[in-house]
Amino acid sequence: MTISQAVARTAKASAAKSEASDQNGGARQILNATAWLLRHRGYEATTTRAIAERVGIKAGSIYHHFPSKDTIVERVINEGVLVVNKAVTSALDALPNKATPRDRLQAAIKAHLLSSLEHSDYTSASIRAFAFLPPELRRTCRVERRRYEDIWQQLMRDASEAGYIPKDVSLDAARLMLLGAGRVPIDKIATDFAQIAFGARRA
Amino acid sequence: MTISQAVARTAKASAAKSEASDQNGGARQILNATAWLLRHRGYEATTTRAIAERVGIKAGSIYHHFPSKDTIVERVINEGVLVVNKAVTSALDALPNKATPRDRLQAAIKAHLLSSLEHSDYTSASIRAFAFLPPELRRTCRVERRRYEDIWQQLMRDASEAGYIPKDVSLDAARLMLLGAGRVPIDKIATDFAQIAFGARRA
DNA sequence: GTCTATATATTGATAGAC
DNA sequence: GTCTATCAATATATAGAC
Repeated sequence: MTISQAVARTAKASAAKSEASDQNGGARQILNATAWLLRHRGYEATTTRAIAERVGIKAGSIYHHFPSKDTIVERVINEGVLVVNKAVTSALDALPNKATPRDRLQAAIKAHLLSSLEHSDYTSASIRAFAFLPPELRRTCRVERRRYEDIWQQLMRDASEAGYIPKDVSLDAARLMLLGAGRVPIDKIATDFAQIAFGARRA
Repeated sequence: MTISQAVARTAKASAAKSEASDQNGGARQILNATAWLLRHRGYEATTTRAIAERVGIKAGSIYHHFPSKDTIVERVINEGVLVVNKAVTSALDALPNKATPRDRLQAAIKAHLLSSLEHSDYTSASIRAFAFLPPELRRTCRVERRRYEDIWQQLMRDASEAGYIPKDVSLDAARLMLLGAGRVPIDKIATDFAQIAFGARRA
């Protein structure tokens, strides 16, 4: 089974499952609504009133569950990377000792993709809204994010040393392609992408 | 000269040039300030007061030059893709008739990268802030954006038919990697990237 | 062309009734 | 646990002096 097929196959299952997590308590409903808004509308458009409307309550009622808007946002962003982190770590641990760097990289990619789809609002929120968070909140969320990025940095380094990645391609480019563009210059990614995909070395 | 070297070489030149465009009239200063803010802080954080502060005037004075905030934002976003559009189109037109699809793709990539660096605040604003614009404004800006995307769609299709891109890789992925992740599922990009770079077909 | 002052709307958050 | 009502801060935008 190719990665594409695995991803497509799981897409339907995750769509059905996303409703199940709505059955949880009021706090979870608020988190779900916030994740959706962060993903599709961004941080500033994720107002307390917008969150409340999606849940079906009034804005003031939110503060019975959470002390502030940023507390909610922080939990959503962190859950987004935490859940993917666990999935990738588990997948790597389950690999036999004789797995090659390439095996490990592919297992990590697969685990990342499947897990991202299962929790897609949270993960997408982590990726897409992160760059425009207020500076203080961004600093807080960077801790958990960095923890996950380190896993990939190591995977990429191993793959690079094993010769799977052209030497003049930044390891950051590939890693960040999985974790979202974030604050990365898109041009740097494009350059490396061109080199990887088309061997564009004589421009 | 590789693309990387061309990009690096032009980076300094563009840094020096960016000040030159500040010498223009008051309207241009406002556009420059807005472009910087959209790129680095996002749409909602780009307030009229923040724009005014960067220009060195008061918020109310902006409305002598523009009728509304969204008018300014729309011009910045559209200029960002328009200027790159022109650069790429010119580069393609300058190519000899016997240029292969690969030649054309590489010329387009180079023109895109160099032009992006020259106008990096405007281009970055177009890429990074677009996804979170208010729905109505996003609809307006999509027109100019689509015009540019169509160029790449054609380039990619030609390159694909000539055999430069694996057949099961979405043409969208490569195109959008140049124009920014936008509303594209990052997972789709990651999948295709994995297939291109690592041949990850047995996951 | 910029300023001050202000109108109006919306934000995050709080207080107290139920 | 949710509501209504409200506060203080900040947003876009306007009006008129200079």
